[in-house]
Amino acid sequence: MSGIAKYNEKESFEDWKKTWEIEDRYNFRTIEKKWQKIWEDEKIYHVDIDKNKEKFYALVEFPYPSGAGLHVGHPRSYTALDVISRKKRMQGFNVLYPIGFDAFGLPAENYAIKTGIHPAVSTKANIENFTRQLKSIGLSFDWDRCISTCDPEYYKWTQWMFIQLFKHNMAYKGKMAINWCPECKVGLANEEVVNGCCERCGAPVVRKNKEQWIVAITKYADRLIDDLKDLDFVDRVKAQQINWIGRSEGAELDFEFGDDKLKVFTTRPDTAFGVTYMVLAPEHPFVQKYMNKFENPEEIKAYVEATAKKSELQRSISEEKTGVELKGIKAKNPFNGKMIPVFISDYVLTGYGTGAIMAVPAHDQRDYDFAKAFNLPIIQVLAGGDISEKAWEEDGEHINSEFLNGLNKEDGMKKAIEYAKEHGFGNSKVNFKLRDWIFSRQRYWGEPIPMVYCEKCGWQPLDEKDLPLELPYINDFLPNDEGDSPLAKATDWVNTTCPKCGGHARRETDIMPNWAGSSWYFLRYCDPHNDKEFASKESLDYWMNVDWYNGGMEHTTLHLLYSRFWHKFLYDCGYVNTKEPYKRRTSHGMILASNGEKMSKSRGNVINPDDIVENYGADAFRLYEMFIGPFEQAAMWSDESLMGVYRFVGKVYALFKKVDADIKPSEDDLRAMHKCILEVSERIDQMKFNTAVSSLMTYVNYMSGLNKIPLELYKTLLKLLAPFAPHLAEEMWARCGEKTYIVQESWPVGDKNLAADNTVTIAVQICGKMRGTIEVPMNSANEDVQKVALSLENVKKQIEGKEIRKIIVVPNRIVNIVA
RNA sequence: GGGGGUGUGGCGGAACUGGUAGACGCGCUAGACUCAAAAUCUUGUUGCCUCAGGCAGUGGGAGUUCAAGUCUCCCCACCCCUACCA
Repeated sequence: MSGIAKYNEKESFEDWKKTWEIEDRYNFRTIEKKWQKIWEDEKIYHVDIDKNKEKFYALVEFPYPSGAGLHVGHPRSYTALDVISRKKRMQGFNVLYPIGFDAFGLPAENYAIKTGIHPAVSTKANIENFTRQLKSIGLSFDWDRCISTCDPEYYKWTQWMFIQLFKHNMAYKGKMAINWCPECKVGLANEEVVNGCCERCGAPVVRKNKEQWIVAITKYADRLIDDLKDLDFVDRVKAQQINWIGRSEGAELDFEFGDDKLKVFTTRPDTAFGVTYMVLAPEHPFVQKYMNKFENPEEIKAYVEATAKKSELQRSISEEKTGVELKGIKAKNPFNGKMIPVFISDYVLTGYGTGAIMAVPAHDQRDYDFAKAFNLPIIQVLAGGDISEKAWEEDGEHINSEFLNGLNKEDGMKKAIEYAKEHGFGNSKVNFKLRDWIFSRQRYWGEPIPMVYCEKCGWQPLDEKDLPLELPYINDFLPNDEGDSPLAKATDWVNTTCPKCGGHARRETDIMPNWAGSSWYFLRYCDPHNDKEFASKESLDYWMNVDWYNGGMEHTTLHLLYSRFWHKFLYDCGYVNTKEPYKRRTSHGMILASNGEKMSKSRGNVINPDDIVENYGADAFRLYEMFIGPFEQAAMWSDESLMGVYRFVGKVYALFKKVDADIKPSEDDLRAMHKCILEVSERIDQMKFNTAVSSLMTYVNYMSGLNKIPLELYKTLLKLLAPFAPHLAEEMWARCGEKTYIVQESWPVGDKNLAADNTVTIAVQICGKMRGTIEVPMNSANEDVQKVALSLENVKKQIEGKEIRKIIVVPNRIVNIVA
């Protein structure tokens, strides 16, 4: 007798049928809780390595446990992969479907500043609440593998990995102008700056120079692009990553400037004969170096200062081109020896290329605008367009360009670079928009960076045996105006000894960004309790790669790129055996309020999953999340539509009354059943969950029309329904007298022959216009179909007196009579 | 400026490699049950007309085809991402 027997309230199908008179409505509240407890007690979703079975690793982005609780958007992704996981299990796969919490982050800390409640306390409470909510919707996670990034047993390995980055010269300390949020008093990565404002609080971001830990992600830029080729990611994710990395090929050229070579990056070295001036970013080192040689230092200094005060936003929205000429020193164009003026302007950015450009106003609109504002010459070097109006940015034959004249773009580029190489003033060069990853945060609630600074030995990593370096418990989380981390106040913790020489040293007081913990969490799921390694080789060999990873589009350029990079680094070090972490990446659309707006506390239009589960049940909630619309597109929440699937749950329950164990399914019954099996199977695989649910509805509607429902038909429905509505399916499965868990049953296999119709309705068209339909046996000969079509009264009437020129018959589809 | 996407009834949305446009659900209509309501079940539901039929119809306009929501070209509208990236 299987373990389930002790939970069965009734022995058999017949016993259950007798109870029907007493309860005629589905009591989802009791029944869902009952099965959730049984599944949990019996560890039905616990999974271990089983080399006799093929593995399947399904992954969803683990949530940040915010105080607001679960959003109805979370279950869209979680239910989708739950459906897929459940189907895969029924198909015999050994499925790993884990969950955890990305538990470090700013909101908990900001909340602490406001209320005095320590982040460790609020985070713990939030995780408990999230756990309760996730369990209430019956997701088949293996809870024994639940992890949290703020757990020292977890972040020990995040710290360990940082040390590996440091040891491989992938992490370095550098003084960089960083994005600084004056409101949060924290440095931000480019990715956290939205429209020049802080992603968290919305305050305008300014530039600030600070010593930062920086991770050299740009060393992987090429591979991050190239390796996308072999991955099954949706196209828009690939496009967005490629765009973000922003690879551009061109040349680096040296222009003489004072005693130096002024380096510029350009994608169009072939337009060098059109250069009429140059521009440096105001932060360019030459500006300070030559300050005492310029004729107008006061003017220059004033401009540099003004730029520094500007926020990213102000700098990017200014329509007018501003700048100051560096009077007294001119640059020499190496191609033609011409002396040209040099300016500083804030339209040239210090972070990209060399922070200096050669300006070709005839063929670049920004340079054109600047040249017009400062009355600079504009020399056309590409034929075409009217440069008295605007810059000509299209292609054209080279003119006014000496040895490049007559060449097209491609040949011009080649020849220009060749020339620069020969004369020793330049070479081809690839540049990326992607910058190195600024890894320091002047905050409290994050992983301490396991580094100490010794006057004698410089920056030293902690000895690995001293990990984890635990976050000290402090109560004052306010950073100061200089931007020193709150940890700087914990002097006992800061003062330590150097791991190398044993002398006095100070700990790093900055913490890691919240993207650190999420960069490798999928590896920890493989072996979450290992205290010797981040995961055993055996577990990684068995479970990796992630077969299917679903998440939001908003993580495409942040988390997804970081974790791919992180994984590649571990691969290069030999710690993981796959060069990419995820085989397949899909993306779900957002769930919006009924008016199409984003759900947010401030708008007061948030739907709480708890209310839905309480009032309609977990199964109805799950079904609705799947039925709401095309999975990859945004969808609007509608309480009315939710009623539709709620009724559907009731119908499935009510059908049981008509189920009969003694009758055999008819040919029509089997046809409806096999159609449904084929459709649901295919549509789950294609993530067309909305139409998968409608197939189930069609099948249920068919059964509603029967006086008696053969048991086999009903049991097949339950199996197909099990991934979507597992509680209902499990309950009715038991009532059918079954002594197994339906979630462990095998997935039905559809038969195309049994699903095929005997007859088809074929449309009859005359000159492409529908004039009627005929019913003929499936796969009838074309001549027979033609004959029937021509015998239609309406057809006769229409073609009377006309000559039939052609008749097109598409088997089982259409007859088109051209007259 | 660059990249990606969307446009179909009153609404959310279906439609495989071009082949009966509107599956499924919501809403609405009429009916059954009820003292009544809710719930449930049954019926109809793209619009228009001279209604056993016909005409129009998938953002707009051209085109290819026996046949276009689907393919090609040109417009329009909206959404998302990104942005002075040389």
